[in-house]
Amino acid sequence: MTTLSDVASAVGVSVSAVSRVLNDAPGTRVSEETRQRILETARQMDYRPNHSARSLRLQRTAVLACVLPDLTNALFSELVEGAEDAARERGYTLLLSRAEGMHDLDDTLARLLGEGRVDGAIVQMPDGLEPESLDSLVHDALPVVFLHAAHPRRTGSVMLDDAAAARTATDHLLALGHERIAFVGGLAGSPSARRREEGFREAMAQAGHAVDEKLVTRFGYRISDADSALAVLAEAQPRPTALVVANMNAGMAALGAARRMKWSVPEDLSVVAVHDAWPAAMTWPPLTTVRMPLRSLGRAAVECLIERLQVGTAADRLLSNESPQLIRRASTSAIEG
Amino acid sequence: MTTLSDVASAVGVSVSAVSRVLNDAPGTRVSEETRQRILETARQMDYRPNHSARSLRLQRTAVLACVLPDLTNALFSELVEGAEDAARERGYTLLLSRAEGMHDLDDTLARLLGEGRVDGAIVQMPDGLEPESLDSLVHDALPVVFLHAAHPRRTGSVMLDDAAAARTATDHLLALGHERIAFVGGLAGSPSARRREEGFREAMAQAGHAVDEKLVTRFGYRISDADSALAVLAEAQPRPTALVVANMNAGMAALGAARRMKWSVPEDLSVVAVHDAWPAAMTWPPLTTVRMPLRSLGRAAVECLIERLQVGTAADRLLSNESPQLIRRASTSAIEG
DNA sequence: ATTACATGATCAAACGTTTGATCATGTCAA
DNA sequence: TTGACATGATCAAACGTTTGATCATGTAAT
Repeated sequence: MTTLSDVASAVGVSVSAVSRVLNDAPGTRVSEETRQRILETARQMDYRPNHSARSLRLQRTAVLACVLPDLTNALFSELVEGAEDAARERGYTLLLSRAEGMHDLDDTLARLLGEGRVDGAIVQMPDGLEPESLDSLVHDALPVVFLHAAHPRRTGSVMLDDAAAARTATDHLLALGHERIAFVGGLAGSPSARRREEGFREAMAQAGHAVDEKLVTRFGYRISDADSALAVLAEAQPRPTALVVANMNAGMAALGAARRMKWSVPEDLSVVAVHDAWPAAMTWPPLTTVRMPLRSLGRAAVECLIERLQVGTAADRLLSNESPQLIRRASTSAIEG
Repeated sequence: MTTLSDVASAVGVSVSAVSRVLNDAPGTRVSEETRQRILETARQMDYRPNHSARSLRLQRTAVLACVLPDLTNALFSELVEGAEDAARERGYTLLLSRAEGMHDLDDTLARLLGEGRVDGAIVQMPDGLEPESLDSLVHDALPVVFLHAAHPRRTGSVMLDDAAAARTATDHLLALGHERIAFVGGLAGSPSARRREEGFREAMAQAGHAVDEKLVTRFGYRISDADSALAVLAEAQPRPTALVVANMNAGMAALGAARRMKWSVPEDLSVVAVHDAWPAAMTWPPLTTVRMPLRSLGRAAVECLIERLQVGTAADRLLSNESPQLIRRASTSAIEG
């Protein structure tokens, strides 16, 4: 670990001179010759500023945390890439962290923000939990930006146009001639799941079809939840001919559940899910999805957070410029087709 | 941000007293009464030690990095959980990071280790790259433990019994009556892919079957690589009746490629892949796999790294107690069945 | 010849911890 | 009454940076 003073004594100059040159601080007064000597020596000695010392002095770490319920979810890949890009551009480093439950999240935020390891955090609440439930931590306006859900204290948040995505999915099925369409939703508490359900209802209403409440389930996105959902839908008379699933992973799970129930897709049942990532192309049949601008969401989250850090406050943002895009694969087909 | 001196002045006592009590340092001499007052006040004021200050003083961060080529790969989920658990138990925090290529990795390690953000790192090399290629960084014995591959400088590494896994996969196919078995491997440069190929060859030799070299491909694990591999295999005369794929994701991709070539699985072609994670159950047909002890690998990596940090040196470890386990799904069937 | 100012460089404090050294006070033994 | 020692507490330095203040020197203007 070469330090500033190592470089300084190697060059035969003061520590402050070295510091100023390396940061090229505004108003630095140093001769061109020593400047070159300093730069050259620092390079040779492979000097790197110590992060702890610097953040202690500056009272900021230039690190942002991104806390997600499950890092290995393919859906997060794009999101994280967008966030990383934006962070890098603004001179920040992105740190990834996982927090499965409420307790985990409390702990994690306390460690990250409370101990000054990061300047701010982007948080997606674990499924079924709403931002207000960690009010304890946001008590004195911690620099946290929420994904997919707004905190009542308006601490900053970014959201996708979930209603539009669900409408796109539903319209696709309607265009294929389906009328008896089921909605497989997330947990009732989830704001984004709620917005998607609304979008579904809007599309149905606009097409002039009633929504059969027996065809709306809200079990969640886990694999076993798909079994529960399809079991319920199989009871309905008559059975639905198509499904809008509120989430890609849940959509994949629904395909599995349908197969176990000998319900063949897409012949007897069309399935379309919100969100897209590569695993959707690996299922059988490949899953029709609605692609959402996750990369932009990641970028927006970082920008929102940085604004929050600099200005002290940040507006909630709804990303609605890029409209959700249907990715037609083989899990949907025309009715009676 | 409450600091030590905030607490100290609130209690009316020196900073050092507070520090000693809160860390309950060995040989601390403080009256029971003040000890209680300090603890109580610290709790009330929600004091948390500043991470930068502490690591600056202690010259260690108690943070370990885990640098992987792709965080959203489902295979890493288990690995990371094992590593996180082990880290937590030993009083460390695990930081996750992604590095796709060699350049990324260089950069990342420089930032993490060079700037003293972490005490050590667990690294899985990106596909096709071997540890020796970043010799530049391991020049003065940086605290790095490699996953799946040993560094010639013996910097510490942990590996799975890849040969055993490939043998298990191959034996399964042999038991089903297959003889003409192909091996779809990783890139030739990958040590773990090499070990799996050896395991395949051992199993074939033991069963008394010759390996047709035309049935061994080494394109890699990406989706497009599966297309290349299957195109080659389709040319072989006679065609293989079964495939051992060296990696689960590649196995899923192989299913897709086979379908595109109208090669039906498992009727005309059985497929088994090394490694298991939930997406394998979502494909059609569900993919038969060989499960490997990834959680233990994560634990072992952390333990190896900590040993390295404390003792200064660490042995390479091969995890062979838990033998690879066949997960029979629907992508393999008996020949002529 | 004095003042004024620009230039090139250093000093020193501060960020929040930890920890060896030191101090003040009281108790006990000689 | 002095010395030895235990107890409860504080002092001060250090970790590696950054940065406002200061210093020394030379040059130009009065």
